[in-house]
Amino acid sequence: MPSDGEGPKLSRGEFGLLLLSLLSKREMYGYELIGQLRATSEGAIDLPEGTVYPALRRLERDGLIQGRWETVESAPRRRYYALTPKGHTALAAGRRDWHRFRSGADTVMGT
Amino acid sequence: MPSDGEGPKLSRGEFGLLLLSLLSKREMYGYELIGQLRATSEGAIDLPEGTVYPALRRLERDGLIQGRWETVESAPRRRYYALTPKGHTALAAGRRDWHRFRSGADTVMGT
DNA sequence: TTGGCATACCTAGAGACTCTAGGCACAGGC
DNA sequence: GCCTGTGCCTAGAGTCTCTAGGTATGCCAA
Repeated sequence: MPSDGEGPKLSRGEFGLLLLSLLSKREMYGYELIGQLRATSEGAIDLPEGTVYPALRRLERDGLIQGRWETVESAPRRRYYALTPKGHTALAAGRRDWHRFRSGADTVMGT
Repeated sequence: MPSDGEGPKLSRGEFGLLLLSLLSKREMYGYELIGQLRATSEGAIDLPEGTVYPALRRLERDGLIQGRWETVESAPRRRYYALTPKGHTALAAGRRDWHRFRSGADTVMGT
């Protein structure tokens, strides 16, 4: 690997907020979220399953999302997630935090 | 604590890049970096000593910065850090990564 | 029919990072 | 004499990411 992902990054953190954002638009299941994340961000955010599935379980454990199983013909069953009221609140707060952090980081980095 | 820092954030990650950015402007010491970070970001980024000092040691261990002790009159000794060539390279790469991640995250979050 | 690929979920464990909560030492002001 | 500010440090807990597996189904091509 050339200069792949070496060195310090700002992007290792808490990706739950991104999942919350996508789920606020519509119900989705884990595998779908991974693809949406990659597509929407044009490849900039490409999370492996081992990151996303545990993250979803944490969000559900914390009451921010609610999951339900759905059996589909000609495909393995899916677990669809939707935001809870608590999830909407957390999303709003997280968005504020993100904008604040982003501005601060940009200023520090010199645009 | 009311709604302090609860819920998912995007800001928990790798703060070394911010330190690298500040140090690319001029030599600074740990305690000074903490204040600069807070001041420059207008309080948005306020790292405790327990985060910054280990981070500086990691950056030095990885050869991205080089430290030197300086004794000052009427103050405890300070350890000033400067970027190495490797550090400059890492900073450039990190900056690119950050912009890419930021754009992707913004798109996912819906601006 | 048999092999491979895409879909879709899951976990254990290693490694990395943040932060709390301390500690040490010196200078200056009240 | 004591407290605050400066300036460095560490141990340990907790959390998160990611690698590297595993399971199961359906479809298509050889």
